[in-house]
Amino acid sequence: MMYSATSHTRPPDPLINVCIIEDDEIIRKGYVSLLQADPDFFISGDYPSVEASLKHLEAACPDILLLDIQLPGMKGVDALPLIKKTLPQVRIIMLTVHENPEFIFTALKNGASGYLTKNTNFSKIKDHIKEVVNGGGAMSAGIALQVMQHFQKNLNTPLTKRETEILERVADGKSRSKIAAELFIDLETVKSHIKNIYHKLDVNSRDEAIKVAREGRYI
Amino acid sequence: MMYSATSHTRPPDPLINVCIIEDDEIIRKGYVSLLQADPDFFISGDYPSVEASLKHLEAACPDILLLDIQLPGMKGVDALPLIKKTLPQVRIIMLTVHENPEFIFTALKNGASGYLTKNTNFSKIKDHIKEVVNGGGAMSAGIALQVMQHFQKNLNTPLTKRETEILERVADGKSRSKIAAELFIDLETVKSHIKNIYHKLDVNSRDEAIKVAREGRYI
DNA sequence: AAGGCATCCCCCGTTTAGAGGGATTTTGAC
DNA sequence: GTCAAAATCCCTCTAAACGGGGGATGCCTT
Repeated sequence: MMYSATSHTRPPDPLINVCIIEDDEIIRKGYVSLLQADPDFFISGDYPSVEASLKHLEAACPDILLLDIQLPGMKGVDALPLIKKTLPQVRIIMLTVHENPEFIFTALKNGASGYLTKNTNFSKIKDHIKEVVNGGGAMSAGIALQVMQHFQKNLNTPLTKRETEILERVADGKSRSKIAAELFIDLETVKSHIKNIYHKLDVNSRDEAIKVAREGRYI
Repeated sequence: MMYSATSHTRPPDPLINVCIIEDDEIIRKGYVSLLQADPDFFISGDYPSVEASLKHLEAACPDILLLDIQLPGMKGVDALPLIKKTLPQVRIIMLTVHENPEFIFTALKNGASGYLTKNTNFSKIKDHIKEVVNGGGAMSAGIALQVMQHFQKNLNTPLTKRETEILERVADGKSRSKIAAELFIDLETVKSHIKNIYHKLDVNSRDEAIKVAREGRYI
């Protein structure tokens, strides 16, 4: 009723079927009652652990699963592929207190549709859920920042444009002769560039160069 | 000259200094008047092109720059590194009508702090700007989805767990002997695995395997 | 019992990698 | 216009890595 822009592609059944897996009962029941207070949502189940949910999830068949990262027993990130296998249509939104980059990227790799910090205010959580139902993705600002920084290149690279170009190809597993062919330059030129790259990065092998360059975001 | 107080310390002055580069005058003036109507924002400049903005941007010294992707003359994505060089503290939010993946990732690489589609409703744009000012990132749901899909692995990989593990290391430029050492297995075992990987992916070199595996999101 | 998986063992010839020493020509900034 | 940096190319050398071929062995799961 507030934002018509977020609700165009879901005419038949307005109810959004949500399940929640969260070990802290206070928080879990908080989500349940707050979502139940909204006529757009229907809570088909809430569980304190992945193990406890498995038997019931298939019957509940939720559109959205709110999944805590930090769980006793099976962790939320590990549960992701498992749940997606039995319920391929379910869209999973991870909930977390931490913004641990490792968890974030593991969750994204395993097919999470959203990643929200628990301090996100509640009306925004509802907005995010609706966006995910409509085929979008959901990310808290802090998560979005980390994801963006993951892409961000270092503009103060010690490498020249050409060197960067070559190292990127080295990092794609390409041989020196293949790189030479791609860039229309001589094999010897590629060798020279790689030599200079190694000196600048103070390494003496491909994988070390890749590692250093990735850590410094030169590539 | 008058609002130079906004340049360094954020807390004392609650005003968020915003500049806008957008060629469509209707849209641009729309943003200006809507943001000016909010006491949290101060518009220090609005320009129809990057070229037109360059002389004034340094004096305006905005906290936030709203930057259109599709511009006459220099494109928004190409302007990013240029602007960040002269104004390193400015946080740039890209505005776009399209959700072209190429633009998205180029913008992120070049250091955008946000990426919003123009159909984002206006109160949300303001929220997003505030989140960016507070050190977060901003992404529309459609953009977030694409970013997430970029990470997503294919769960139907033809490769076994071990093969995937090995190919990931191959894709990091590591030699067979290094991989063997890392996984505490024999060099011959690694060779066998790589042979099997090549057969499964129907390739016969490292870089082809990496390419095919990346395209299929097996790694 | 069968099949996939992971592990290990040889053979072979070819290519590449890395390190050392150079030279030349564009290019860009001042 | 000058000067340095960047990009291009050249040569030799050894050791290592690569790709392809043929196998074998246990270990699970079905």
